Amino acid sequence: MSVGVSPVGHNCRVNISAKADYAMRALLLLAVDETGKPVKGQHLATTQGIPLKFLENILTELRNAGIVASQRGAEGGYWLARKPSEVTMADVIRAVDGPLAHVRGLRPETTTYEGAAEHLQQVWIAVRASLRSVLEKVTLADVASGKLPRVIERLTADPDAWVAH
Amino acid sequence: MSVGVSPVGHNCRVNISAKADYAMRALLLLAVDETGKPVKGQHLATTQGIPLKFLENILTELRNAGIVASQRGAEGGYWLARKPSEVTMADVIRAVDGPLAHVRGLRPETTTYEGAAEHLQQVWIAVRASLRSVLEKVTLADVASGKLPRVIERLTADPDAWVAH
DNA sequence: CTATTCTCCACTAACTCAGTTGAGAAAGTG
DNA sequence: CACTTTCTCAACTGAGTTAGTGGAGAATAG
Repeated sequence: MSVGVSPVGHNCRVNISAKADYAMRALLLLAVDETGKPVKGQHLATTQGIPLKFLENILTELRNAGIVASQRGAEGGYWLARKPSEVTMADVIRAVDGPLAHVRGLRPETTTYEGAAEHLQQVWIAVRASLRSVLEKVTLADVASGKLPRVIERLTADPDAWVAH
Repeated sequence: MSVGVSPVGHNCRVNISAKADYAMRALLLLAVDETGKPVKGQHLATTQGIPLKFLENILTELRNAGIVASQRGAEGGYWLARKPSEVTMADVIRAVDGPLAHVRGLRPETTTYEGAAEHLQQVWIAVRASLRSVLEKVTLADVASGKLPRVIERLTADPDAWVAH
């Protein structure tokens, strides 16, 4: 039985989905694991408060993307298929949610605008680029250790970044 | 009758909604208008290929946000309530779609993480900050004139920004 | 008074999100 | 071998959102 935390009152433009959030949390557990043995789905689910079956769906997608590996059976479980320093957050989000950016269901580079709106596309491209400049730079190892890249430190240094506008 | 352009096949993380896209296009028309008279909804809709009634809904939200003003009647229409240089794209998106960033339905600053995931919040804050660094800097005047701020020029200078990953 | 144009409210079809259910296959244990 | 554990795969569901549509009504100009 799930707790149902999300009121989800409002729509918004960047939405980190439950899938992406859960995926990151599970992967971070795998990243810090030192047993050298596969970690069970059940353990990942309970220590991070994620519904087990939903997490299993997510882990399957991460396996298809080559981010985790798994084995069935009594000694089975999941582990990272690559080094934590070689998995970026962009990799994870793309694996579970698809492309980082869409404009009305289209990739930013395929949009076209007429007249006064002509330069809109360039802004959407910039939006995607700025997102990439964060998510493609930070790896599981970074987040697990708390030693985040310069870009992140700089963006979060301003107290304004921490308040709603 | 609407054309129904969007296949909407995939989900994604930044999704610029039809509403936000249409809002920007309509506002850009208002920004370049030089007649000094109100512009009719019908004209905005047909020159940008937007369903009229849907656009009217959007314009009402933009009016409630103080971005456009309007008048009914034969000489009625819409116009910008502020100077084009004083309306940012973040203003527009917030007016029609709500907050720029959510994590599982929560504002980034209200999320909390345990254990290995402890530093995830800081990354989400950085994601929002990087988005703001684009959308709060570019105004209707910038897009209408094609003279985009440095941030945008820099982000879109790299040819890599223009291709899907 | 009449035509025009915005305003407000209700409605809907299609889709997505966040899960749940359940049967099955692989791996190890006794 | 049987048996248990654990992952795998496909289908299904309910709530909510997105992208609209439709129509009555109110303001404005001529």
